[in-house]
Amino acid sequence: MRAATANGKAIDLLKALAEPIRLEIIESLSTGEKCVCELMQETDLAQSKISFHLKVLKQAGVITDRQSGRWVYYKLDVRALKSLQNWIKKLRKGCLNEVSYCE
Amino acid sequence: MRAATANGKAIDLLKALAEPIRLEIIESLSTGEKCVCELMQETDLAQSKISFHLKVLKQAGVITDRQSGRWVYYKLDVRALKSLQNWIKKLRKGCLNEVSYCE
DNA sequence: TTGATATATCAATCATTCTTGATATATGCT
DNA sequence: AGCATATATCAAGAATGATTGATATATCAA
Repeated sequence: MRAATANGKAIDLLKALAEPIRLEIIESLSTGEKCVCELMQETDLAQSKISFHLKVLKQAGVITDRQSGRWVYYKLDVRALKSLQNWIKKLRKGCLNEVSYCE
Repeated sequence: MRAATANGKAIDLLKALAEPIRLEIIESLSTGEKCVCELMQETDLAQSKISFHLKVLKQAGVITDRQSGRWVYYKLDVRALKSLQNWIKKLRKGCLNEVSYCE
């Protein structure tokens, strides 16, 4: 699934975001850290389903997790979104592959 | 496949970009309008494959086409990228669903 | 220690997307 | 008209991704 280009990271991020359930999770996390059980309540989705999507998001680097007792808390990593935002900007300006200064 | 939320358009855009071949096409188009035959030469991919991906990109609104004689020219629509960039910014700032002013 | 709760993982199934090769359509040239 | 070129579309198969229900693991509380 990993692309062999320098855009690989961006592709993983795009893929991770391009799914309704994952987007719902992301939006929920944008208001702050949540444990899986809270996400379950909010979204009314099966636990294994949520875990599955959390894993995809984590692997793409959009979220991070931390365990506390029985709970695992997930949190948005806004830096990933910021870097994706930047990547899109470069793409748009046609300077993704350029060595030269962009813009 | 269409999401029932206001994010549907963004999801389509994300999906369209989240694929190596399509990204290659997009990058190629970022230097200017090209016909399918030029894209074929540049990328060394089968014609039907390129047409398939062009269709996905067009449906997502990232590219537009125009016919001229036997050739069909495709062109990036940077406005789509700009609006995606904006959408990510909002997502990052947690104000995607807010009625209120963002930031 | 036993039981309950939180989460992760797995295997099977199902769904979606991609690829391939073939064929169709339209345009222009001779 | 007949042929060549450019592109689109289609059907079948391959690959990838998502869902489901079941089970495993870890933590806490009694």
